[in-house]
Amino acid sequence: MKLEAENDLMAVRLEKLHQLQEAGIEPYGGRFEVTHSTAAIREGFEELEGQEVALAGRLRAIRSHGKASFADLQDREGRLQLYIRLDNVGPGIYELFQKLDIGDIIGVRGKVFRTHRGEISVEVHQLTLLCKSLRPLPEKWHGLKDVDLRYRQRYLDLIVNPEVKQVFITRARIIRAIRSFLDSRGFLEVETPTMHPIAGGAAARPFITHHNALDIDLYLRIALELHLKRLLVGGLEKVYEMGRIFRNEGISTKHNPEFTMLELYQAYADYYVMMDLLEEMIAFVAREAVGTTVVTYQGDRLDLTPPWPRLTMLEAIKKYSGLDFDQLPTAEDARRAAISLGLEIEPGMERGKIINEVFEATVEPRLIQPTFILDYPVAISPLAKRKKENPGFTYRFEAFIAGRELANAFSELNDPIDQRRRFEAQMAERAAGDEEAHMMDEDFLQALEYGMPPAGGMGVGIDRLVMVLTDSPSIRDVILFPTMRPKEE
RNA sequence: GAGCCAUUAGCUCAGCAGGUAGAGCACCUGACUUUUAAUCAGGGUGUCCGGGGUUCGACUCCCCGAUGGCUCACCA
Repeated sequence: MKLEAENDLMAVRLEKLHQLQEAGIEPYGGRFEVTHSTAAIREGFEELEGQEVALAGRLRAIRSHGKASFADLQDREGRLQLYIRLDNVGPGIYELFQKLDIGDIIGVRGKVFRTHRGEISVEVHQLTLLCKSLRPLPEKWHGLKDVDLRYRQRYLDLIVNPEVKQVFITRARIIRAIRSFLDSRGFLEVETPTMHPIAGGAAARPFITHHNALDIDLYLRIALELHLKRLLVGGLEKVYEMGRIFRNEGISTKHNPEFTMLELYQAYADYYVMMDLLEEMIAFVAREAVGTTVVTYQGDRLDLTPPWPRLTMLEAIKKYSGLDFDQLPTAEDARRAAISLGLEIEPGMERGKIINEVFEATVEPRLIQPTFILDYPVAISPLAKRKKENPGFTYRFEAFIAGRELANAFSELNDPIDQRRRFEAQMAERAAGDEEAHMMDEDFLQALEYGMPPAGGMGVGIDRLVMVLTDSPSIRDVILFPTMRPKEE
């Protein structure tokens, strides 16, 4: 099989590949013992000056001066200049070097020194070709800007745009910090199925797949909730899972069909415990990942330092829209008030849903600083415990940052009879055409009937947290390979 | 799913009243043994996203389609 050159630049490189092979040089090498990274050489220059080191990486620039040349080698930590002289390496290696292209991966051994211009460099004595690159890299001044190519060929993005690499390093730090925070507080990390016979725990349309041997359809999970609660029934008491969730919904700068969610549950706690836990966890994670609890997001200064303001949904609506739903006891009162704000509300919508519509339209976008919004209507909270003193509302909060939801938590509903009624209400909505209404989950109800301890539980959107802490405008900037429509051939 | 915008060399981008295309980097040839966005002398390497249409002639105008971006809708 012969590789076709797609353009002249590739043809030139293929020709060089053949020349190397004819000269007996292996263009796809193997193991190479690296003694130092580029950063280690730079940082340890005082001790390393004059010493022999071995490093490997990708050629990013070549400055040839006839019988001596400079090159920039890039490894995962940065770049370092190489200096190659015919006198030092002999004609064989120097000729090999002259056949190299930007993008080739090489290993070199040589002496650490500083050039006359002050640049820390390695004077090459030995050079090994580790991988011949057959396609040209994007341009050195502007990098790769085409977002389509950046997402589809993330490896190129990572090679030429250093700030992209930093985002994903920070993402890893954030996830490590979350684990370390929860582990240190006695939470047990668990793994539950991603394929569910019933897609529950959230209001969303699922992806459907099929198991051949069992001949059943399965849903990719839309939440972690119902399995983690089964573990509370099983006595695990403090559990968390950080995992991929799949929702068959639209794609936007804030939504990817698969995304990462943290959910945690703590027996004998309530949603106030969850509030304390969340603000402490976010502050800890911010300090660990970016070194501060005050960050800038898209021009807004965000102060993540606890405590965060807490107000109920009705208080927030009153504050931002002036509407006082305590004075609007019926659904029709609520509907008229919402319409007066310019919202479109269908006749017959429940009061709780209308309140939520008003909240989303008037309050949510204005919650820039981290804020807890408490006490959501029961109609939109089928898994949360009802407020004792006000059964139309639940012990549920959401945390907002930069105008978007970061976390969702409640005092978990552990009354199996009420839970069944809530599912039945959801089923009625599903029958009425709401594809996102929850499905009845008899298996989960059975677990509740054995008895689930009262508990606080919480879900945190990890991608959105990463966006805030890396000042990324789009969720696609914090997901290595975001969902894309396949390129047609 | 809807509206608007974009798509030109490997990359970043110009271009046009409708007369078959240009820059920088990259690349190729040559010079150069401490340069660094190396320099100097030369070379343009292209399915102007795809398919139709209008026209003597389309990268340019019109229609359809593809992909992406933004806004909106749904959602976290």
